[in-house]
Amino acid sequence: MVVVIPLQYKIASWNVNSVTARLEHLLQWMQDFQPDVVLLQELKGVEETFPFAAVEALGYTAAVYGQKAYNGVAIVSKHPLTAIKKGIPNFTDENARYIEAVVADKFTVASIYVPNGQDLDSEKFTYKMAFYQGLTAYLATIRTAEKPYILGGDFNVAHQPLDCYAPEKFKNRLLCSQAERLALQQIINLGFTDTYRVFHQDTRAFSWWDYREGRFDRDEGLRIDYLFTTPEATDLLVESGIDTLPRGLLKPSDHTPVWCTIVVSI
DNA sequence: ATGTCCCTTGGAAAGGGA
Repeated sequence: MVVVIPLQYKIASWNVNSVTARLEHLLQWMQDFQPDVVLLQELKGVEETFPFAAVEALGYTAAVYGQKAYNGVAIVSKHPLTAIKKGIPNFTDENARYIEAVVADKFTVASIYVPNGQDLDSEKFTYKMAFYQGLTAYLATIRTAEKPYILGGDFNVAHQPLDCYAPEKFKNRLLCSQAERLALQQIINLGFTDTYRVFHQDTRAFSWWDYREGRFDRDEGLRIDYLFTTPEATDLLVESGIDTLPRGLLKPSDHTPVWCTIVVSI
C-alpha cells in the first residue's frame, strides 16, 4: 500500500527596501504569516549585515547575496536550502539581483530584483532591458528542469493596464511602457505563469505604492511584484494572494508581500 | 507637480536611487 502525503508550501516575495530598516516588520510578519519560504529583495546591505541570528531564532535558514547600500537578494526558508546560485548564470552583472536555491530537495526557488530603469531614455533603462534579455535567456534553459521552479521578486513592470491604478496616466511611462511589458510577456511566452492571476483574473490589485502623495491611503499603486512558475510548478498551485497589511504599518517598505501556495506529494 | 524613504559620506546635511 502506497501512502501519499500532500505537503503544502507557502512561498512569499517581498521587496523590503532595506532589511535592516524593516527587520521588525519582517520578523513580525514571518511569525504571523508563517511562510515556508520568503524571497527578499533590496536588502541594501552586504551579507555580513544580514540578520541571520534573528531569522534562525524563528526556525529559518537563509541564503544571501548582498551588496553595499544597493540591491541585494535573499532566500529565507524553514526547509533546507541547497544548490545555491548567486547571479543569473551566463549573465554578467555587477549588482546583486538574483539568487536561487533548491528547497527541501523538492523544488527550486529564486529571488530577483529587476533594475528600476530610471527613465525610458536613460542608460539605466538600457541596462534594464539587457537584464531582461539575460534573464529570459536563462529561463529558457531552466523551464525544462526536472524540479518545479518558482521565480519571485520585484520585476519593476506592471504587466497590464489592470495592474496600474491610472493606466492612461502611465501609458508609455516607466514601469508601464511597451518595451517593459514585452520583456515581461516574453517570460510568460516561455511557459511561465503569473501565479496571482491564476486565482484573481479580474482583480485590480497592487504590490507597490509610492511613498509620496499618500498613494497607499488612496490605493493608487502598481502590481510590479510577481511569483512566476514553470508548468511543473503551476500544476502544484493551490492558492495565491497579496498581503497588503505590512504596507499599512508605520515606516513601511513601499512594497508589500505577494505569495502563493503549492502542494507537493511525497 | 519631484510631495518620501533609505543609504552613504563623514561626522551635518546633501546627493543618489527608487
